[in-house]
Order: sequence, then C-alpha cells, then structure tokens
Amino acid sequence: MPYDPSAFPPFAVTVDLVVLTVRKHALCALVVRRGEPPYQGRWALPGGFVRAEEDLETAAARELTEETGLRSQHPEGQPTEAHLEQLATYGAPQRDPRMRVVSVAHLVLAPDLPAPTPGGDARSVRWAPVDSLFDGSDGADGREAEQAPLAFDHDRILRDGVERARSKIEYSSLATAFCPPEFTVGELRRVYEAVWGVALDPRNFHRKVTGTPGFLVPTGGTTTRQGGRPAQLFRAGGATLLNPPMLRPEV
Amino acid sequence: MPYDPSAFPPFAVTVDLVVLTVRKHALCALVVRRGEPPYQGRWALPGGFVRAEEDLETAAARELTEETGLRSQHPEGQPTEAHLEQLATYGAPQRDPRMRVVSVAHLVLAPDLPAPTPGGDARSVRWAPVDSLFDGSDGADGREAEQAPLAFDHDRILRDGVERARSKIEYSSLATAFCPPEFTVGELRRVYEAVWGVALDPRNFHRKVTGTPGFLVPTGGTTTRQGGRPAQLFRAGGATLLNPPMLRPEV
DNA sequence: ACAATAGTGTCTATCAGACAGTATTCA
DNA sequence: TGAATACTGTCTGATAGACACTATTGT
Repeated sequence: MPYDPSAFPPFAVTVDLVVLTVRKHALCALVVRRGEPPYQGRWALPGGFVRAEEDLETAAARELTEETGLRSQHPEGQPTEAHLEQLATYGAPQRDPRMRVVSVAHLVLAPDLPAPTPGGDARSVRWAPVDSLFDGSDGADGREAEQAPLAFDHDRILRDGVERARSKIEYSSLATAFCPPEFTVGELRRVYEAVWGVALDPRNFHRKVTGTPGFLVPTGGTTTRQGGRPAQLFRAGGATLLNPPMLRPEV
Repeated sequence: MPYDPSAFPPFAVTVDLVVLTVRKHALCALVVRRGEPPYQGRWALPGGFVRAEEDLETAAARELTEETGLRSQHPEGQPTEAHLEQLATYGAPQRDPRMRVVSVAHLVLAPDLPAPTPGGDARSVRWAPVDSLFDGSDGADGREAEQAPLAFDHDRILRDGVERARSKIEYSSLATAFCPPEFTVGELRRVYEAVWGVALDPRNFHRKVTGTPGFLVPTGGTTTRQGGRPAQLFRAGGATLLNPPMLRPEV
C-alpha cells in the first residue's frame, strides 16, 4: 500500500472542543446551539474546519479563542489561561450525514470565567453541567434532564473528554488548570470534588497536595473572607506529574 | 464558524501503525523500508490511506493484517491476537512534502511472532529495537546506532507510542497483550523489564501480579523445561484496570 | 462568645521495596 | 548432587484513610 497522493479519498478535517470548567461545584462543558441543519437547534460542541495551512493544535486554539476569548498559548510571555491537549479523533463514515468528516477532538480545561460568553459571534452559547448533557441522563441526582442529546457523535466525544479529565487529575497537577492563577487548597479540593463527584477528606487532601514537591507554591498572600480564618494562597508549581498519584476514592 | 461542507480544504487521511512486540528481551517496533520518494530507502512506520467508506479503526486493523497477518478483532469468536487502540493524530501542514496529510496513528501491542513477515507484500519489513530507531540514539548501551532517522515525523509518533505503552502497562493489564495466550509469571515479568528497560524483583513481582484480582487466571498447566522447576501457566484475566497500579521503578 | 472556615496531629492498615530461603525439575 | 529455574516468607518504611483538635478571622 505505497503512498499514492494523486488518488486519495477526499476528507474534511475539523477540530471539536471539549471545554470543561468548574462552576458552582459542578463540572460544566461549553456547548453551542446549532443554527442550521443537520441537528438544527440541538446543542453541540464548539468546533470548525482546519484551515489549509494550519496545524491541528493551532486550529483548536483559534476556535477556543473565537468561542471563549481564552488563550491556550502564552501571549507575550503571560501565563496561559487554559490547558489544551489533543483528545482523540473521530472518523466514522456516517458521523456527519453530509460528507466524510474526520474530527480531531481537543480537551480544554479552563478556570471559571467571569463572563459566560465574552468573545465569539452571537450564537447561543452556554455552560452546561456535563451530567445534564449525557444521553443516558445518569445525572447525580434523581431528576432526569429532559433535553435532546448532543448533535453528531458529540455525546461520545464529551464522555471521552470528561473521562480523560477525571483520570488525568489523578496523576498530574492538571487540576490547577481549573483554578485562577492564585487559589487556596480548599478551592483546589472543591475542583477535585466537582470533577470526580465525590467528597474528599479536607485533612488528608491538604496533607497530600502540600506534601507533594512542586505541586503548589505558596505566594505569601491570604484570602479575605467574611467569617472564617483567611486561607493561604498558592499558585501551580512546576511539577506536572504526581508521584504517587492522587487516588480517586470510588471503590 | 458554522459548518460549510461545500467549501473546505482538501485533506488526505491516513493511518500509521506503531506495532510493538518483545523479542529477545528488547522492545521492538515494526518498520518498513520506503520504496519511493520522499524518504526513499528510509525506514518508516507501516500505514496507508483510509478508504472512502472505512472507519479509522477498521483501516488500522486492515493495515495491520496486511503487514503482519495479525488480527485485532475477534475472528469467529476466537481470542484477539493483538491489542489495537488509537494513539494520536498528526497533522502539521508540512509533515508530508507532497500534500496535506493528516495521519491517525494507532498503537498495536502484539506477542512475538514466529515468522517475521508472514503476510503482506514483498517489501522490506523488519522488527527493530526501538532504541536503535530513535533520532537521538539514546540507546541503553553506549554504542550509537548509526542509522538514518525514520521518515516523516515517524520518530515523534514512535516515541509517543512507546511512551503510551510504557505508561499504560503501569495501570492496566495490557502487558499480557505482549504474551502468547498462555504464559508464565516469569515471561510476564520479562515483558515488563523489556518495555521499561529495568530489572524487577522476581519475588515482589510475583506477589503483585498474583495478588491482583482478575489479572491472571491459572490454567492448571505447567511448562516443560530443561533443568528447572516447571512454571505454572496463566492466561489473562478479565480485569483491565490495575488498582493499585504496578509502579515503574525509575526514580 | 459564637459561627465559620483553615490548618495540624495521630493512629492504623496496606503495600512496596529489600532480602534469604525452600521447592521441583533435568543432567 | 549439582545446576537451574520457580516459588514463598518476613521485615521495614512510606502512605492513604479515618478521625479530633487547635487556629484565626468576622459578627
């Protein structure tokens, strides 16, 4: 099967984004409402075509900025605002009824944004708790989410992205990507609790994260709160891998 | 950025395969010699175009069978002969000098094959120790591997595949994919040692793998050897995730 | 003082790492 | 009986899980 670039089946290549954040103690994903067929009116993951001379990751970063205003690369030496990584590629022949489309899905972890839809065009965009988006509606609580499933195979892509995020914060310091530049141990713990959907022991969690070298760096500052001891502020350290990992309870 | 399938940049989509096995106590990858430009005469990963009505994983399985005769799907209820999973997608604009090619790389873990090149066409195919293939030639021993680097960005793809395999046998039972249907604890340990490039304590390894529920199932049989106590034979159990994981020494 | 949140100390069970000895085969 | 390989037992240090107390703020 030698390469024969003169005769190849034509494909369209897109990037789709699973953009996750933690809002109000719930893991949420960014979804956009489709304005045209197919799946008109249904919610879908943001995404778009890869341009002719554009790298895959560049295309994902561009779509991210267009949709949320977030930047995943360092602009002018500033710290990144979001983590972006490739997730997986989806290319079933009939996943788009119009033509053969191969979609390279990317995963974005972002801190909670002040404005829900800062940039981008005027389409309907929202953060939705991931439990309310899944087909099976296996939400944490009993009430079924009466909502049409996501367009295309985006339910599968979202599930894969959520599972990647859930497993990756076990053995990496990536949970800090859900936090603002400075955060407290309690805020970081609530990120873990929201992503995993479990309650963690505050004492053991504190010992674990502060005892792992390079995970957290104290900034010296403290929070100002109403009623309660001020909490120490940290920023993410240089360590990326956690050894030993943070164990997800779920047994 | 609404979908506009009538005007999209044309892409070719291929699958490339990182096929790994353990031979003579070394982790080896399958490489083919290119018979035409570009990179004529250089070694490359096996791969080929995805057909017009073909799923990505189907294309990868087809290429695998064409190259090695291995099957990754269950043929007629028989056990699989190799593990296949999607690895990552590579789509830099200039990765192929002829045109825009997006390659969906797949990772295959296979047991050592009796015949080096059972199926496929007559091209030059071989198993090569992965250390001898890497650009930097950071082989285990001192001797530099004087060999042209792999074609295209296949050095990067191979590195990613090897790293995936190395990390995945930590927390999954996937190392059994490198073994024949029945194997001994010592053979499984030598797989770990070859993939990680370290020596493991036989006693602790035996305790770990036999103590993890669902990892190994004794078949009742024993090996016949020359000089030495016969070893108990096992097959892979139903468990796929290892909890707690097998820890890679490397500290 | 009281509420509210942040942080610390201790015990225990589990497990990885280190190490030495016994068991079963063939020559 | 000796060589070769397979398997088992035990100690120790590190750590996760469970749990109760002290510390620092605002009201």
